[in-house]
Amino acid sequence: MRVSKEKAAENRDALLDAASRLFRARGIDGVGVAEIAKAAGLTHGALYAHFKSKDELAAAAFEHGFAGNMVDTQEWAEAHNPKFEDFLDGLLSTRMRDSLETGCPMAASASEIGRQGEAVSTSFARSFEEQVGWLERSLERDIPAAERRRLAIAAVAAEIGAVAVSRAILKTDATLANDILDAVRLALGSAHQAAKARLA
Amino acid sequence: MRVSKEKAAENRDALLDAASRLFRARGIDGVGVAEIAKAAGLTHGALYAHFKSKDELAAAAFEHGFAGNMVDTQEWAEAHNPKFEDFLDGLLSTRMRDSLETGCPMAASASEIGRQGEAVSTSFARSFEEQVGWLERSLERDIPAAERRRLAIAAVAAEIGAVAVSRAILKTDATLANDILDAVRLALGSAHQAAKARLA
DNA sequence: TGTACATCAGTGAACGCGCGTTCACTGATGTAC
DNA sequence: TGTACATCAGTGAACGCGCGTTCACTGATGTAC
Repeated sequence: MRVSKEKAAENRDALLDAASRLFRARGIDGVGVAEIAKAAGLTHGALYAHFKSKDELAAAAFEHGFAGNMVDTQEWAEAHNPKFEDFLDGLLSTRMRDSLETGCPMAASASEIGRQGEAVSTSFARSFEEQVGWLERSLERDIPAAERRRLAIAAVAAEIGAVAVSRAILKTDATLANDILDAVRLALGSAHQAAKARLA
Repeated sequence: MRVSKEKAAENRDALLDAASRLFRARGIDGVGVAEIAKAAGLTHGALYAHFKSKDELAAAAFEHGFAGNMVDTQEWAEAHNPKFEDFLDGLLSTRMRDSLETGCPMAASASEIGRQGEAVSTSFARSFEEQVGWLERSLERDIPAAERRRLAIAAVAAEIGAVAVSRAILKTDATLANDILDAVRLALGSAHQAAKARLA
């Protein structure tokens, strides 16, 4: 039966939310449309009133996940006014690693994005750039801009790798999994300190 | 028809090779058993004479890919006697990023491993440790062992992230994709220099 | 060394299952008068 | 404001397709005598 425009928009959002979470945790091919619709409180047929295909849903869900994550980052950043090292602590934490459905969506999908369509790649790139922007702005202004940007890019890329690898290894060697997060945090911190030291 | 033991072993190897390459490039769920068997010059039925299931093949293929990559690394390392920075140059190159089927298998699958069985995770962990070992041994002996290990762990994790992200973004922004490789290389080099400087 | 037979890697048709997608239908919503 | 009707989000049965897997069969290989 027909539902109000507001309810329809809510349902669309619920679909995107469910898809974003489930895709992050189990991969696009690992979840069926029926399960996504059910998680959103709908039947699978309803999904096709909002998206032309599973592929289109996937692209929209990634976009949604990236955007949601950026909103979270913004809220957190505005509340805590974080420095570079605070960002690293937050991103390279066991908490971030262990929240599969709500954690960093880039770390959850990095090695799959290249296989998806261009829409997904573009949305990933935009999210990456935004995250880089946050880190850039958290660095001391007396470090040259080009160097700030390089550090920020390296930090985001390294964070994504660290979280993905830490997740991959967790089942086998939890100690090493934690060491990875620490090691990357320390290495990036050290590169940051070196950049500051070079000014003096 | 029956084939000789040697031929059967060759066929098994061809299956692992094809599976390893195709899985790297398109993901486990992205390739069917028929295509793998065909790429190995066999029919899909033959696959089940060597592996109980696609899952078992996948685990063996990852193991095979990781092992093959380590052999390559060993050969290259013995021929070039590389320093830490040489490793970084090799791992964080556009060549490595652009060879989807033969490049670093960890970068190709990092974010998918957590969803696979424990056998795959263990095999990933072993490969990671081996790679860390190579980098560790390439570092100056006067840097404390614990610090060498931390640097090596950070380098491998960051490399995996950098390559995966660079691949993800390549379609959208090739310049940024290359900048990522450079930025991570420079940051790790800087952390290395800082560790050396701390000795003086 | 030669022969008879068991073995088993490989073939290709067949199977069932779950998937993404379609579609006739429902009935509350939104709109035109 | 009230009424009649068109709209369309959502339902759930049905569809076809491709997948992983099975299996009866083949015939060269390996082995026992």
